[in-house]
Amino acid sequence: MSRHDELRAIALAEFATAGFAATSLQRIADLAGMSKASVLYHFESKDRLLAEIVNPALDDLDTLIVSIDQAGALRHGDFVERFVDLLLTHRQVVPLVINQGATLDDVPVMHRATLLMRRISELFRLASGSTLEKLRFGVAFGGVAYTLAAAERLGLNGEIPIDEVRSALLEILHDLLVPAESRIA
Amino acid sequence: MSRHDELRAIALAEFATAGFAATSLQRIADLAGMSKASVLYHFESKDRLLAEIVNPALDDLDTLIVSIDQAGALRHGDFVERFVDLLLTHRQVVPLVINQGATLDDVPVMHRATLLMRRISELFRLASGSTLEKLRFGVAFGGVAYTLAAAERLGLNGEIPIDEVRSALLEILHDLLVPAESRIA
DNA sequence: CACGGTACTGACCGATCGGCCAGGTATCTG
DNA sequence: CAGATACCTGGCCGATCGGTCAGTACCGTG
Repeated sequence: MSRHDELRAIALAEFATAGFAATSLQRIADLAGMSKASVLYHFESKDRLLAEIVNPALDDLDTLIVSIDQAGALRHGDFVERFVDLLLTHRQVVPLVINQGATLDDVPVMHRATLLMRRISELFRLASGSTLEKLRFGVAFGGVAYTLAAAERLGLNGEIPIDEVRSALLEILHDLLVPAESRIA
Repeated sequence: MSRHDELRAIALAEFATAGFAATSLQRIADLAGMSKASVLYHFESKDRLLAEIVNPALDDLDTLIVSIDQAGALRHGDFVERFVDLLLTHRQVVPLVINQGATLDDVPVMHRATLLMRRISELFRLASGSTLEKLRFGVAFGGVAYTLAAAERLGLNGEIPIDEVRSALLEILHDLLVPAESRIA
């Protein structure tokens, strides 16, 4: 792993656990065994460092949204599976966006995250009218995302195998969303 | 409303939306139309200000947990209803604890929040063994709490009447938890 | 050997932070 | 009137922050 990628990994771990604002460039430098100035040699600013960490996950999310959009009709089953896989793939980035997105909305990359999440919620709001339906989707996707984000902190996960988590999340989302889907149709 | 309470309300709104770390005492003072030194006259430190804001909600949560504990057996229906009411009562505090709890765990009052949330998760983990059950509870409670926290940011709520939100959340939680309960029994 | 780019560093900068302190003012009480 | 108390203030402090810059060591290439 290049020094550049190593720094990105260190920063991601710190941003996700301690928070972006609470993680100083000095601390990242210490963990990497180099000087703060060296960190700023690899990444021209702290915001750019955050952007390089978060953007790959947002790119995937964007791709997913576009493909759903182009499909014309919403097929919940497909979306759910791809969404869960996306969350699991970018497991470390999820707490960053979920927990600190609101706070860091003035940082461009985090604003992008907010916009993407809003597009998802609007995507489903169009297909579901009642308050119950809206909240059902909110609880479903928010709950899955937040559970992944909070799992470590609250001791929820332990050492559960990922594929077991995956199938469990898929079943839960299916329970929550499929009755809603049938009600629309 | 006393000047003291007014300051607390202003700080709560800022902490919840912009974040604790990102909200300076100077900004709170500006919003209240007084000097930073005056804010520190009313609250001996920034951490104490946060504690005075968060502790009432945590006191209620503590009371709820103790009463569940003493009841011996878990009665999900009762807990769910009281939990939702608690979240709705302390609606503004929820995003603060949910989104910034992990980041601010070195602040005593936030550590208390983490411990209480962990007790809730353990309370239910004892009664439910499989990964699916664990995650079901995680998604349910995390989803409800996070939905309330993120509602404003993602434009999920709009101007939905509170009692409508309440009944919808109760139904969703019932759907998620009651099948689990029957499976245990 | 000389050279140019890459990686890295210490020293420094201005800004902002939470917090402290001496002192001012207004109101109430004896 | 004198004193006590509550409320508020400007000015200051040390610490830390993100970021800049001139300079250094190392490197493969001509």
